[in-house]
Amino acid sequence: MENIFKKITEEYCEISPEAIFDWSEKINIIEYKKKHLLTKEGSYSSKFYYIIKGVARAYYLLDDKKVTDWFAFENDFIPSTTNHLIGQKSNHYIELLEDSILVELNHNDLEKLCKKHHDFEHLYRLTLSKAIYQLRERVASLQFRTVKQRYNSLIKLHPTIESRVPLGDIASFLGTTQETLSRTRALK
Amino acid sequence: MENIFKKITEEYCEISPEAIFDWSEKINIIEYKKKHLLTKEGSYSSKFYYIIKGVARAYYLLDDKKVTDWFAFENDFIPSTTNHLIGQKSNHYIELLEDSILVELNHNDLEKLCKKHHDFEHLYRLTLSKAIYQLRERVASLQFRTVKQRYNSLIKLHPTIESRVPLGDIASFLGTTQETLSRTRALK
DNA sequence: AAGAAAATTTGATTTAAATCAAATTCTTAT
DNA sequence: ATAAGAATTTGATTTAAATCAAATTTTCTT
Repeated sequence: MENIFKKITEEYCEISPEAIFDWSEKINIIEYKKKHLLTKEGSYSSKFYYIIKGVARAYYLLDDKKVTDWFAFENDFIPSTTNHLIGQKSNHYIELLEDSILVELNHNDLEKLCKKHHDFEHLYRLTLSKAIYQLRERVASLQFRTVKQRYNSLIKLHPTIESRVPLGDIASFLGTTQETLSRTRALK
Repeated sequence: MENIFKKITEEYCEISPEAIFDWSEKINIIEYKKKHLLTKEGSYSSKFYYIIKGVARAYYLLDDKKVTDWFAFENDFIPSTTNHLIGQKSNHYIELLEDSILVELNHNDLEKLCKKHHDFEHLYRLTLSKAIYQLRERVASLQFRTVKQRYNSLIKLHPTIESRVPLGDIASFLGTTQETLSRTRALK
């Protein structure tokens, strides 16, 4: 339990014991089975998750296909999919691909913690910077890389993904089809 | 001059007069001519810009091609391209596509302002949230939209882009070639 | 205003990936 | 262990977009 905070503050920045205390009051540690859906489309009250154990994928529906948007593994955040700046409804689902243990935090509580503790807001800001960096990499990959190149970088970044995530979901994440990905990765 | 802060705080959130005062001490308002390069590849000391007037594009080199990464118009930020979390060198150039007026802020000063003023860090955090939202939209567009669809959304978002940005740069931003974009947009 | 340079369009062809379909392999539950 | 279902691969074909090349239009410069 304490080492959740340790993990996070080691990766981003240290914060005060008071902030950690208030934070610990607000989180829930929950376990869900494989295939559990964390968010339902059309919901406002999106929560913020951190994965202790397991894998999650975020997806949305486009022309009756599920488009995979994001993967999160151990020690990753699942960013809130709702745009709170606009107050827009979420059109995302978050599905667990394994039995998982998660840290759950309400968006409201997150905002309160940010308001009360400057250092907490700082920490949160750093996680957003990291997300921006990752998203920029992702854009670069989709913009001018071949399917093969995109797949190779993904494997490099998440070596376990091959065995933990269905190929169709990986294909979708990479902006291609399962058939194409199956063929491309067969070529060495 | 005051209305720069007004513009920004109206869009994101109000901040204290003290924060605004310190902020105003640190910024420079500068004018550059069209074609001016704001960042040179390999530089660490990336700055943070806000556009009062003009257009900028960020690009990087990939196999001797310039890949356009980001556009910024009036009242937009140009996010720092350096990943300060990693301390990585920037491999980005930022080029002005028109004679422009910009607000310039050092990355160091930005960090100091964040540290000194909680409300400033909050404001900054909100700008990052917005950037994440935009990047997610951009990923979605590259992932499963046709060139035509991507072009149409871009025009909708930035109606003036057609006349202010060369077609080749728009094509690159959309992850396609100039020839393809020229053809696709000709079809109504 | 004329010429040069840059940007855009058009043409012909090739290529990477999508689509539709079916077969095979791998998992899971009984 | 076996059947049922899910996931993955393989096959044939089509399609969107890339590439290479040249022509045309627009924009700058003197």
